[in-house]
Amino acid sequence: MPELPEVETIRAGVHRHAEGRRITLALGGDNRLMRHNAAGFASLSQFLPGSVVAGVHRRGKNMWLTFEGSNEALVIHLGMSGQVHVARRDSEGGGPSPLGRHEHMRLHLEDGTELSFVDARTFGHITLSPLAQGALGRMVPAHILKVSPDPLELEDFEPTVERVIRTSRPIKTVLLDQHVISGIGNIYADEALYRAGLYGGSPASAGSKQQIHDLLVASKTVMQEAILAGGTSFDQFYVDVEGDPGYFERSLNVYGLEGEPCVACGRAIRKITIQGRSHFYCRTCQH
DNA sequence: AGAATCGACCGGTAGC
DNA sequence: TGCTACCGGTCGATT
Repeated sequence: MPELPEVETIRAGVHRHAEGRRITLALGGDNRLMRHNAAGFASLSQFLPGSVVAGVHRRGKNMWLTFEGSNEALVIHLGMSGQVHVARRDSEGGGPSPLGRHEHMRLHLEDGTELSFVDARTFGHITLSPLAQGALGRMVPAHILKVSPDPLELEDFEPTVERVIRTSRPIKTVLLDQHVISGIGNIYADEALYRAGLYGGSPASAGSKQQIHDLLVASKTVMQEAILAGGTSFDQFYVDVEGDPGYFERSLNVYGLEGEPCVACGRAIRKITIQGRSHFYCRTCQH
């Protein structure tokens, strides 16, 4: 399940392979993946060939490619099973090989690199969107203007603390609301709550400013550590652009660990449902 | 108007 | 072997 650390790992990989390279061919498949553009993949085959990738950027769980001399951005959201694979074009002659079973888009770069977007569950999406001025003064695709800054972007957490504390929704639900703070998914929400000693079912309004501030800082810290480990891989659904898994799973304290002993107090980790999402926590250490 | 809640989307996999 | 329930990120509809 790609959250900020996994998306960042993939963004860096795509940037490394694509920056400054010219796209020679764009293949698109199932238009459900481009459901936010009326023309579907047809809009890409017109625009992308000949374009040079200027950079690959990210806010929260969204990543996007920018192009030299263009105001259009290609937004990629990985949903819960999306992947980007990098390969070298191997065959001489003949046309491009057909798209694979779950391969929804492939970009050929002039140096022989191929970038593929693969998504088994089609929760992800690919969107062509013009750049516009967003939060913190950053230029972001208009498609994600409502997505709030993520913990890695935020230097001053106070405005977010104010926003969080004025709702009575469960604190975990607020952490997952991309319009309040972006990039946090189920795994890192539970890990941040554990580190901050907060139970996810508590109303956000019940926390002190200091507690909420510490929680947001904890979300930043845990995700920074996860990036250093290459992200969290629970199954084959998360791998980086070279196909390698991340190694942060071994550092998790609560997520997916129902019944296991809490590393701090030894009591069994519990699992409940909050707003339709699983929540793993320690009954003794979190309140 | 805005906030909160809930169902739909999808398919691999766990569990029966 | 085959079937069903489940999970999760996000959006849109409903309350």
